[in-house]
Amino acid sequence: MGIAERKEKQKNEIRQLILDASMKLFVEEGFDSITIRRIAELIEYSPTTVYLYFKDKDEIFYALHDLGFEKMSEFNHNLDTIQNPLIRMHKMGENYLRFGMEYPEFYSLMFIMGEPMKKMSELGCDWKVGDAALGRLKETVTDCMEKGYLAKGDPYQVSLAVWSFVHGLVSLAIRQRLEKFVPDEKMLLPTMEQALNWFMNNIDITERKRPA
Amino acid sequence: MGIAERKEKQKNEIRQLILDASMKLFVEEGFDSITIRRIAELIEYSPTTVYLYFKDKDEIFYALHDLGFEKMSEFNHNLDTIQNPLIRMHKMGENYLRFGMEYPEFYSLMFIMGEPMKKMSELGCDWKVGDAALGRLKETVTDCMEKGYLAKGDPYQVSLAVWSFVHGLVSLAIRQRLEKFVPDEKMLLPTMEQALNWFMNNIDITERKRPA
DNA sequence: TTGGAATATTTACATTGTTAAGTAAATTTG
DNA sequence: CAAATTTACTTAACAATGTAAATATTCCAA
Repeated sequence: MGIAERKEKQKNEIRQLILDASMKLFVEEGFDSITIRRIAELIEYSPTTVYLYFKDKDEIFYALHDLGFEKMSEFNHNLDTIQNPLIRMHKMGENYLRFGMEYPEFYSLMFIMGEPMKKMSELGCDWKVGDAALGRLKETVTDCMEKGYLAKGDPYQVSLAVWSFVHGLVSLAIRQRLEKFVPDEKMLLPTMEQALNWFMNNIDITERKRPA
Repeated sequence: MGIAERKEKQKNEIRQLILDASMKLFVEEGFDSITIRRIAELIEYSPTTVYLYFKDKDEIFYALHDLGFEKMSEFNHNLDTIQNPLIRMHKMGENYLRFGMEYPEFYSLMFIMGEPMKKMSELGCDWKVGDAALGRLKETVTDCMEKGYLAKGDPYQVSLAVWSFVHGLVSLAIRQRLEKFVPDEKMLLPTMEQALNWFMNNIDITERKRPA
């Protein structure tokens, strides 16, 4: 079936073309600039051709959302060498903040916008990429508990808390809710990192053993 | 100037009519159902009449966003009688979670969507409602520090952290990012409250003074 | 009464996602 | 190889949207 195979490959090539074009619009001109017509223009096909490769616009969003998770995992390559689980977790949080601030559009798609999730629940799927990411956090949290850095408890519960915290910071920041709070844009990420430090200090129980 | 006054009043009446219609659509059919044409239909005017009272759609969103803050402050009436600042802060957090889960559309407008903020920065305004709400949190945080419940430090910094935490919970929940994590929808709010408990326990330094 | 301001509507435009119908080329089939 | 069919794509069109310009109506003061 060499022919069917080549066909398949070509189909995927155009799919990729569409995604590349969407990405380009996404990154260079922001979210609202992704229109079927502009995508078509970029890939030099007619608008309706896009629908031969994606059922609707939301399906494109979902694909981009997936790409976002790939990009985020690149940010986490620096975790492998860190032995101390609490420091690893801290670094993980910093990476998360940095990713969100550097790629706010991706972040929106991954963690804020409704469209990708709607598409996903249509397909009966279960947000594999998101759960995988959360799974890595859970491992680290478990490790922290075993080694006595965090109070023993439900690692899921604690993972949810940690995730919520950093997500809260990023999503408030990229949706302009901290502008009055942190007027100087350059101070945004540092302020968020400081908040993370405070948080990590508070949940670390090793400190409590030291006398005041 | 009795006449000009009545005129003014009538103008405001129609403005109010428009906002009421928007609210109705908002609450009963969700965000995307707010269209100028449907608003016009409800108030029995032509679509373009709406533009005599609001410059554009975003200005309506901004007004609704303001109403959301009013509604949220209703949720906080139960705080007045609480003496202990840490418990007050805890309750404040619970109220925040409950408000977000009960009025997700309002919450989106207030803390997630870009439109109201865009309109605001056009007007050179400074998110008074948001800052006021954060101000009340800051007071409580300061109170907690003075009374020895929280480690002394920058109250703004800590307020940001607390706010980010609860915002993270709510925004993940209402944007369907916790569905796999908490499959049973009824467990959503309880799980979030549990996370808040964990958080409050961790930042409360009075506990540290007790021996393990 | 009349002229002008305030208020409202009609018409229109550009943009959007998406569907239906049509076409030309490639492929399969007899 | 010729006919039939499938594939890949385009053209045309629809319905909904936000919004602007032109037009009509209402209303009050001179």
